[in-house]
Amino acid sequence: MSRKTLETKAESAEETASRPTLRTVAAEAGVAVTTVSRALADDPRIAESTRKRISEIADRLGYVPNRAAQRLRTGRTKVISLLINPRHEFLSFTSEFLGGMYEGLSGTGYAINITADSLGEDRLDAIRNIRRHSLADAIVFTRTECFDDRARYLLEHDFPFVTHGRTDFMTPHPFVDFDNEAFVRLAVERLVEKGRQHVCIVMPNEKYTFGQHLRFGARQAAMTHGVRLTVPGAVDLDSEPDEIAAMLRGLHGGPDAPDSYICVGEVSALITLACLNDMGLTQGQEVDVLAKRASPISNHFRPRIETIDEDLRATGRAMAKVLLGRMSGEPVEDLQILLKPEGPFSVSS
Amino acid sequence: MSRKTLETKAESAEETASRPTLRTVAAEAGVAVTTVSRALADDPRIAESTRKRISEIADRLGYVPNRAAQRLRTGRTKVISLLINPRHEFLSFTSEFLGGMYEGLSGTGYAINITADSLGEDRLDAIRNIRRHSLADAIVFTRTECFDDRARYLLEHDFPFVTHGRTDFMTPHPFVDFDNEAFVRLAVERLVEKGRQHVCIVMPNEKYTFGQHLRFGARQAAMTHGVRLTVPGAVDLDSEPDEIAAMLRGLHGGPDAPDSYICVGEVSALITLACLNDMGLTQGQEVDVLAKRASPISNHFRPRIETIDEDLRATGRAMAKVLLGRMSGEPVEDLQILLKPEGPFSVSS
DNA sequence: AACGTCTATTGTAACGTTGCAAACCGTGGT
DNA sequence: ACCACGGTTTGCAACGTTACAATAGACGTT
Repeated sequence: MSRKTLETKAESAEETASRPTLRTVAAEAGVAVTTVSRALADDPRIAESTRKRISEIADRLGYVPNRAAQRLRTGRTKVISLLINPRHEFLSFTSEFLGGMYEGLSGTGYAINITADSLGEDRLDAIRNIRRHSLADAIVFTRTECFDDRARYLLEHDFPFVTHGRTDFMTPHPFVDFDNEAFVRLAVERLVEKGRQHVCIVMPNEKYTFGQHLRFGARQAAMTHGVRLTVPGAVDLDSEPDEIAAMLRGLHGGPDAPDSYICVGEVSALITLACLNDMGLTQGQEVDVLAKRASPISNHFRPRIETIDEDLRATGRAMAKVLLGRMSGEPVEDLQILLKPEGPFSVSS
Repeated sequence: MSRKTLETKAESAEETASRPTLRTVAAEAGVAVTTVSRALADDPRIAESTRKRISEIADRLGYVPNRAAQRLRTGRTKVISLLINPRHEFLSFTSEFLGGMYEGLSGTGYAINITADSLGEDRLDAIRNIRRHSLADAIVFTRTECFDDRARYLLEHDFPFVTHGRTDFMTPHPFVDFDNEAFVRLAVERLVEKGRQHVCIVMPNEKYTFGQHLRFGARQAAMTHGVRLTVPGAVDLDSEPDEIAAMLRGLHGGPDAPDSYICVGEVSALITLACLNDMGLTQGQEVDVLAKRASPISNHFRPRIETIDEDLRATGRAMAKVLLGRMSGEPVEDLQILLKPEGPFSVSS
C-alpha cells in the first residue's frame, strides 16, 4: 500500500516540485543547458567525465525530457503508428505481432502507438490525421490490398510506412510479407497426405494481394499432387458468415463437392466449420478443414482441425527492422522481406 | 490514380510550401498572430466578422495547428489512452467499446490512443510512461481488479482515469461497470428455464472485482430458483485452458456434476466447450453452456450456445462521458455508472 | 612568444503556440 | 472637448528543447 512500492526513486524526487527541465539540471551541474542536452544525448563532443556527472545529476533530480518540446524542436515524434481495424483484427493476432515489433524497436527510443482506422467514415482519415498532425514518424498496417489506398496515399506524400503484405503498385515500397504461396502448397500437401482429393480455398476478398498468391500457389500444388482444386468467389476475410454459408451450400449441392477446405484465418475457419456442421458434414470425417494459425484459439475447435503457423513475432521483428531502415534512408530493395514458413529471406538477395 | 482522389483541397494547398503556421495565416489576413489563435479557438473576444474571415483564410491555406507546440504551451495533449493487454483482449471486444468512446468524444477534439500494456516486464511501465512523458490527459483500462495497482498508481498521482469495472479501494474513483450481478441472475434464470438443476460458473481469476459480483449474484439466483450452484476455484480469464480442463474433469469425476455452465467470456466458453466435448459431453444434451457475448464470434460455435449480450458500445459512450466529466472536475459521485443489462443508471441516484 | 589546431563548452535563436497585460478605437455621457 | 468605457486587437513573453555559430582553453609547432 505504501507509495514506495509503486514508485521508482527518480519519481519520488520529481514529485516535490514542478518537473525538472534541462535548465534545472544545468543549474545544478553548473553548466550550460546545451551541455546537458548533449550529454544526455551521448554527443561525443561532451567529455566523458562531465557526461557521467550530468547524467547522474539528471537521474537524481528525476529529469525526464519533455516530449512535446522535443517534437516541436526536431519535428520528429519518435512514435510509430500501427493501424488496425478493430472489426477485423483479433488482438491475439496483434499481440504476437506487437511483441515482435516491440522487441525489434527496443533501445531505439521509438514507441508504438496503436491507432484504430475505420472509426470515422473514411479509412484514410486516420492516416491523414497522423500525417497532418505529425502524430507519428512512420506507419505500419496489415491486410494490404493490390491497389491499397493507404499505401498510395503514403507513397504520394512520401511518408514512411511498411506494409504487412505486398501491393501491385509499380513504385516499390518497404514491406514484410508471409509467403502465402509456400503456405498453401504446404497446406495442400498436408490435406493430400490425409487422403483428400478435392481441395477448396475459402478465399479472402480479391482486393487483398495475398489472395492472388494463394490462388497461384494452390494451382501449382494441385497440379503437382494431381488433386482437384476449387477456388470459389471471394468471401470477405474473417467475416460475412452468410456468404461463406451460401458458397458452401452451393458447392455441396452437386455430386462433385470438395472434401477439404483451406482457411486463411481462424475466424473464417470457425465459420466454415459451423456451416459445414449445419450441413451435416463433420470435420475429420466427410471433410477436413485446415487453417492458418496466428493465435492459440484454434486449439479449442472441436473436432480439431489442421493448422499451419505464421510466426507473427518474427514478422513483427522484421517489421521493426524494415521500419528503422526506412527512416534512416536505406534503399527500398533492402526493405522488402518475405518470410517463408521455414524462415526469412530477403526478396532482393 | 490521380492525386485529387486522395486529397482534400486544403491538403493540396499545404503541399506547395512548408506547412503554414499561425504566423502565415496572420500575415495573409493582416492581423496579429494572437488574433488568429483566438479566432480559430472561437474566443468570444474576437469579432464575428474577423473570426469568419480568418477561418476562411486558414482553410484556404490548409492551416493545421501544430500539436507539439500546443502541447508544449498548454501542457495538455488532448489524447486519451486506452490500455489493453493484447494477450487477453479480443479486438472484436475492443471494436465496439472503441466505437462507443469515439462517438462519445466526437466534437471534443480528443483523440483515442491505444496503448499495449504488458509489453515490458512490468504492467505499470506503460502507465508510468504515459504520465512521465505526458502522452495523454487521461487513461482508461478494463479488467479492473479489487486492489488494482494501476488504479492505485493513478489515484496516488492524481492522474485522471476511468476504469471499466470497480475496485475495492476506499478512495472513490470514476468508473463504468456492467452489472454482473444482474447478468448472472439472468443467466441462471435462462438455464433454469431450460430445465437445468445444477449451475456452475467458470470463474475468472479472484483478483478481478467482477468475479465477486458474479459469485454474489449467482448465490442469490440459485437461492431464488432453488438450484444447486458450484463456484469452483478461479480460472484465469480468457486463458489457461489446462486449468479449465482440470477443473471440469474434477467436477465430472463424482456423481453430482453440474449440468450447466456460465462463462463470462467467449474464449472461455470455447475452451469450456472443447473440454466438455473431450469428456464426451455434448452441449445442448448432457450440459448447457451460456456465455456473455461481446462479439459475434460465439454465433459460430457448434452446437450453438446460449448468450447474453453486454452492450459495449453503450459502455464506450458512458466511458467518454465520465472521462470528460473527470477532466472538467465534476464530483466523483456523478462519475460512477453501472450499466444494467436493461439500461444505464447512476449509482449515486 | 606568437600561431594555428583541436577539444570542450557556451550563448543565442529558433520551433509554433497561448496567456497576459497593454493598447487601440469608436461611442456616448458630462 | 474631455474622459471613461466597452469591445477588439496587439505585442511580448514563455513553454523546453535542439541546431548553429562562437568562444574559451589546452597543447603542440614554429
